[in-house]
Amino acid sequence: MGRGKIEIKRIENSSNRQVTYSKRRNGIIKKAKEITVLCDTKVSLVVFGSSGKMHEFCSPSTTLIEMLDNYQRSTGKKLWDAKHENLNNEIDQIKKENDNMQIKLRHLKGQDITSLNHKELMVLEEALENGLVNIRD
Amino acid sequence: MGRGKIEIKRIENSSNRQVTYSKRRNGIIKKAKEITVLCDTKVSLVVFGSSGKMHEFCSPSTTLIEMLDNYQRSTGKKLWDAKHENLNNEIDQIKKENDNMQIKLRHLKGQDITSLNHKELMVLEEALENGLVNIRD
DNA sequence: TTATCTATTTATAACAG
DNA sequence: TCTGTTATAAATAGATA
Repeated sequence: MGRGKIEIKRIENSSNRQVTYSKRRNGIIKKAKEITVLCDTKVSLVVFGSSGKMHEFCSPSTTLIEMLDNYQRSTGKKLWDAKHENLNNEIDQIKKENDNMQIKLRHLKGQDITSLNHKELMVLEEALENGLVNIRD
Repeated sequence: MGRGKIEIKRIENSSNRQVTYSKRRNGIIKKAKEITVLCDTKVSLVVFGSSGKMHEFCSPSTTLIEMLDNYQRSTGKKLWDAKHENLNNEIDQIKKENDNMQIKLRHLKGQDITSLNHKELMVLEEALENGLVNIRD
C-alpha cells in the first residue's frame, strides 16, 4: 500500500519503524472502529509499542472488563489468576460452614430431624435441656 | 476498498453484514500480525461477533494476561482488582452471616445469654421447649 | 520530530457460483 | 450460507517539508 512493497519482518531503521508504527496503529484502530459499527460487533484492542507506551480501543457498547468476562466464558481460560481462585475457594468453604450451621440450627429447633438416629437425637435432647436450664437460671 | 464506497454505519442486510464481518475480521487480524512483526510491538485483539462467537489475536511474544497486567500498570485502571474487591465483599458478608448464626447457636445452647433481655430469653425458652417436644415425638 | 503528499499496494464491496 | 473473483476504495511506504 505504499510506494514500494515491504516484507513483513521487523523494520530495522528505527525512525522508519516508529513512523510505520504510528501510521499502522492509527490504521488498525480505525479498522476496529469501523468493524464495530458496520457489523455490530465488540472489539477490544490493546497495543504496546516497543517504547512501552500503550494505546487502546474498545467498542463503545462495552468495556474491557466485560469483554474479558466474555472471553473467559467463551474460552474457559482463566485470566484472574490463582488469587481469584483462592478467594472463590474461600467463599465455597465459608458457604459450606454456613450450611452446616443452618442445619444445626434447624435441628435445635426440632426441624429436619427425621434423618437423625437415636443417639444423635439423645445428644440433641441433652443440649436442649442444658440450654433450658441455663436460660431458666 | 471495494466495488463501491460504503458509509460507516451498521449494515442492515444481515448476510452482507456477516460476510463483511468475516472479511474485515480477517483483515484486522492480519494487520495486527503485521504491526507486531514490523514494529516489534505487542498487540491483543479480542472480537465478539453479534452471534457471540469470539475471535482473538495476541502477539506471540506475550500473553493476554501479561498484556492486561501491563494495561493495569499503564492506566492505573483496575481490571481484576475490582473483581477481587467484589469477592472480598462477598466473603465479608457471608462471614457476618456466619457470626450471627454462631451466636444463635450458642444462645440455643444456653451460652452467652447474659446480654439478652427478658423477652429474648422467653422467646429462646419457647424455641427450646418446642424443639424438645418435636424431638421426644 | 511530526505532518503532508502520492505512487503503489492492499483490503474489500459487490457480484458470481 | 460459504468460497472465489474483480473493480474500486482505502491504507500506507517512501519522499518531502
